[in-house]
Amino acid sequence: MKQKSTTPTMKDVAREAGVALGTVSKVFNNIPVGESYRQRVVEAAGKLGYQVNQYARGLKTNRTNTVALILPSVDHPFFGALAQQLCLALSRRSYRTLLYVTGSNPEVEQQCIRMVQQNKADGIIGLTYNPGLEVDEALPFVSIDRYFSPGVPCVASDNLGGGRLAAERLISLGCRHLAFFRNGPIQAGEADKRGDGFEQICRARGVSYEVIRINDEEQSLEVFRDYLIGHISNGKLDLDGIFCSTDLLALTIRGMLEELGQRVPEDVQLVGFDGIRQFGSEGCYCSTIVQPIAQLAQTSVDILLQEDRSALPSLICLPVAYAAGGTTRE
Amino acid sequence: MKQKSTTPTMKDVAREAGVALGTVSKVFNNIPVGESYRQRVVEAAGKLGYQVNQYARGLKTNRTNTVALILPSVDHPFFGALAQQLCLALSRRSYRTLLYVTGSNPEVEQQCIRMVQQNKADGIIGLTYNPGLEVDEALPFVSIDRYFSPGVPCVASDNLGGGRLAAERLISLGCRHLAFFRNGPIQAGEADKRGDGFEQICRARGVSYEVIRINDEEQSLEVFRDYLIGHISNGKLDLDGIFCSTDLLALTIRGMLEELGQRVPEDVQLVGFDGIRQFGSEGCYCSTIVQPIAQLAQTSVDILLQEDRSALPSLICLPVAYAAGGTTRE
DNA sequence: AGAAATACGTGAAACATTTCACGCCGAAGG
DNA sequence: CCTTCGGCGTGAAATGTTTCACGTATTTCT
Repeated sequence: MKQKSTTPTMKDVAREAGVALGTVSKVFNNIPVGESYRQRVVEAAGKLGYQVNQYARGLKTNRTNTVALILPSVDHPFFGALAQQLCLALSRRSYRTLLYVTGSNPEVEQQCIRMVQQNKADGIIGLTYNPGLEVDEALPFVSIDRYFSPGVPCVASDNLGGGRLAAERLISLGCRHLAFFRNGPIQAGEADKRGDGFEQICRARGVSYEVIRINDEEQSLEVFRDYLIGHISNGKLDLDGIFCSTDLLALTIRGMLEELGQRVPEDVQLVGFDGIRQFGSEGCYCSTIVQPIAQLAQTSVDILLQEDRSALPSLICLPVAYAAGGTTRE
Repeated sequence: MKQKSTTPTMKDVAREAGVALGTVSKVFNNIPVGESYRQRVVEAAGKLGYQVNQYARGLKTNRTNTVALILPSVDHPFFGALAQQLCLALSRRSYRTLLYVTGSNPEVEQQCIRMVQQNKADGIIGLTYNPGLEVDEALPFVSIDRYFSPGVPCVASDNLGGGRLAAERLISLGCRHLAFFRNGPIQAGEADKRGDGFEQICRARGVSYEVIRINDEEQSLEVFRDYLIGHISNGKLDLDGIFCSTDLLALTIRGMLEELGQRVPEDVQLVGFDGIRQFGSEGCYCSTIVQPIAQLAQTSVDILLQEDRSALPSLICLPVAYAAGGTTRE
């Protein structure tokens, strides 16, 4: 007995169903075909356990139903949530997700792009801060939170508006001595605008503020601790509101303040940015500017997979919202 | 002028270099070939910007250098960190990562497996709690934290040992009235053994304990709040140590306790499980049993890609460690 | 009822690679 | 110097699809 050990192919299905090869192909591509034929094919395929070979298909069509995701990390709660929403949005459109984690290393990022070209993904959604990254204009690319050039669509939260919102909120809650704490080095991303928006409002309202940022890798969080200590006299902090560039930073600062004997939000109010809420614990919340993660993902996918590639937007800003979370008085 | 708009193929490289097709193939597969030939091929390929077409290659070889990751989510800090380590471990071995997020939905999980079969990934690393999941014995599969059957290797943390460690620690810190708080419904995973280990030690040491768990979806966290309230009399809690099945749960419980006027760790000590430390804030830490995430990932990858598939281990337990984090008195 | 038009199933060609039997050339042995 | 053997480059076959020109059968119009 001649045992067919190999997985069944279209040819086998065609033989089993007594139809032509092309007919089987049409059935699996949803191309109209006589009902009786369709039925016989479906039946034969089921009987043989036939599965389309995506690699043969990809070879012919040059389309792979795969999108590559290039992210700095997925263990950061914001990136993790974003990756998840992107993956779900893609699967809703029957696309698979190829994941690349770069650690924000420029070489790794560039190599990922090369690998994607080679692997012939249908497109890339990238969150990269590498200023010199070369993207292939032929390969559909959507950048999140980072503007490249008019030819490369960028989807971002309204960081400027978010910064303004934070300042407005703190001021309307009675703060008159503000500070902006900025984590990480200066990057090419849109996220830098958070501080710009914050400063705009402070100036417009005539409220005093200072900007503290970490530039160097070595400085670490001590910069903020030192700053805070320098602003405490007689056990009293001469700041009453701090806007942090990130929720994670806000939580860290909250811990620092409590160590330094300052009460949050009684003595000083804190607003973060991102809207990470899956921590579960009340103690891990902070008042924040919430990024619309699901919308960011959905929009990125929609733009990437848009049929008409002639009229792509170059920048899409999605609205953010303020959410109280225990580090403000309200 | 005849413009070649298509991407270059091996045939083009062969023509450019003046060698045969097979020779070009050998060069790109690291099959020994005369040095002069190799050089001409490399040069021609560089000149034409040739990239191997992975889909044609996959068609011939049935190998794709791709591994599928099936996870409940990546926005959970533990799963996110695991996904990241897996992705990095795979890329170290020149494998790509195909990401599937299931939300622990059994249908989605099963469909992912079907899709993977169709997409001909070289293997699957899965974290699924679906008891009825059918895995294809032909397709290499490694399960994390969930034992299927002797034929399916499972990599897990030493959950039993972790539970024991937690109990020992709490007892040696002076606790005499313990409780185990268990989040989520009963699942097929190895994680259930955390409670078993905890109970073993409590019984062996003759320390009283209770087990509280959420079975129903609807019950939610109120179960724990109600339990705690029921155990407070005259403002004093008659428990002095709680082991939570998860760090996230521990942080939630910590918040609840503080709301209820109990001090952590002065009045009651708390130990979690997982070892999530990237939250940044002190307030978001808890004492915990740390899972070796990077090792879990590396081990899973090593087993999945092991050449000799005849002698696969059926269960590998990796050691956990206790780490203090502010919710215990030490 | 006959001819033209329409609808639709057919199967060969093409996609870019890997593999392998073949044959060429040079080296080694007698 | 002739023969044999081994090493290595060669190119055709094969992989499983999709596509498209083709031909057959059925329908429709007069």
